[in-house]
Amino acid sequence: MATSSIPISSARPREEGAVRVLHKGRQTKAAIVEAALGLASQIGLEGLSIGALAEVTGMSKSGVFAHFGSREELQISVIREYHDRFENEVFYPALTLERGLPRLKALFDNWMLRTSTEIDSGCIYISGAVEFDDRPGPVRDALASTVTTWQTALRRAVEIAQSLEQLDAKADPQQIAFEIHGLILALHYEARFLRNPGAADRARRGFSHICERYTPAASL
Amino acid sequence: MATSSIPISSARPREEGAVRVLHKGRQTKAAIVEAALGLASQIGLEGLSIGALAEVTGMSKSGVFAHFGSREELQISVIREYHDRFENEVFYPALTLERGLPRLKALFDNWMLRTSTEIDSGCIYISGAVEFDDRPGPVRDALASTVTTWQTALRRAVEIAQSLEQLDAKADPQQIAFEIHGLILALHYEARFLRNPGAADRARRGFSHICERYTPAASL
DNA sequence: TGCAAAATTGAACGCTCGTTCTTTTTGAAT
DNA sequence: ATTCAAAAAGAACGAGCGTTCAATTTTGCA
Repeated sequence: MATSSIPISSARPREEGAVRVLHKGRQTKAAIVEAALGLASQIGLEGLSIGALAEVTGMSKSGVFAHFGSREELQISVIREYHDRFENEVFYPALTLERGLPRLKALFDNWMLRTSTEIDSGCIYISGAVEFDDRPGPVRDALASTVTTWQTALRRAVEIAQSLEQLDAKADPQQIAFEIHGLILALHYEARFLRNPGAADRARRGFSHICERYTPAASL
Repeated sequence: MATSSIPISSARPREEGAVRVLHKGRQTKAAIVEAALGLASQIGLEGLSIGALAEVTGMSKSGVFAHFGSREELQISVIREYHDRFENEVFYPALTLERGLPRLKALFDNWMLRTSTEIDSGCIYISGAVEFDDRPGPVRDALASTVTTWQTALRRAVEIAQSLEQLDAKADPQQIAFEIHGLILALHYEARFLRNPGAADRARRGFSHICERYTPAASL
């Protein structure tokens, strides 16, 4: 029921000549999206059904439906919600660390933590990629643009570390980001599907290997 | 059309004399499985529907159904078929190369080739892992055991290279296999979902980095 | 308190799903 | 050519799906 993560920015309940607040609708919509995110995390965006969602939230099917107008719009809302949480749990906390390698390491740690935590709840960026890689449309577009945003942020963190001579400036930042991404995907696969308990350690060690490999010669 | 991978062991339709061929059923079953593999590669094992399969093969729904007895059994048949093909395209061809690093490199190349080829057809080991990581049952078990078989084969190739002093014998072979697996997963993600054309090169370069990293000190 | 707008409900729709039956067709051994 | 099991078809089922629409309840401002 928590009202968390609602785009409050332009709510403005009173102020000026009475703008008509009407927040009940947004409240329940947020509650629905939260429940939908939980469901989608377990069974995937494609597995999301309005009937199941209605049962979970204790509403009628049409009541749930009315907030979105289509299943696709519901799926996109879930993606946006996931993106917000991902930013808040992975990206923003890392900004408190100093630029360069410390921040990059924090990004990886937070990312890993999230992937590990999600052993029992699933990552929508990963499951969604599989579900929509052959299914063009607005849902795929929303997912891809969200993922790209995050990948860009990661690559920028790499580039900053390079500009500070903490990583080899001659290396391709996309290559480094690619190898890091692979570690996260392998962690997710091994931990979540194969239930291999050693996966987290291996991902952490893999990250160390990447850092060592790209350490600039000068700093040795 | 290949009749491969059908449990022939206890068939024996007529006891003792006169073996009674009766291959018509198996022929069409193999054709169905082939079509099912194509469908599942595109839309996933969960997306497989008997109705769509009947349409593709030009049969009736019940005609298709009768060969498997349940949707789960159909999915398992598809997994077995995929496993056979994976063995034939990735594993066995690499055995013609000499043991050690050459064979390991061939395994990776074949695996990569398959992942790249599958840009338009999807890897069931990857999509299936996402679909069934939270869904216990015989399908998940079949998929997990198949994947584990392949991972064991890959790890053994690493161990052989270690025993030949071509890779650092002190390293954890599972760690090396983990990092290789990550490269394949990243390749699949970037190439298939994000349609990033540079992914194959990055995967190849990543493999080189791993080989360099684990090169034994003595051979430098 | 009254009233319009917003939120929610409940019933119904056309469709597809996996599965179960019964009936018909097929094909190989006699 | 006859026979008989295997193979395939056809119709029907109950359930769930996303979506629609008219009717009802709730909400927030006057």
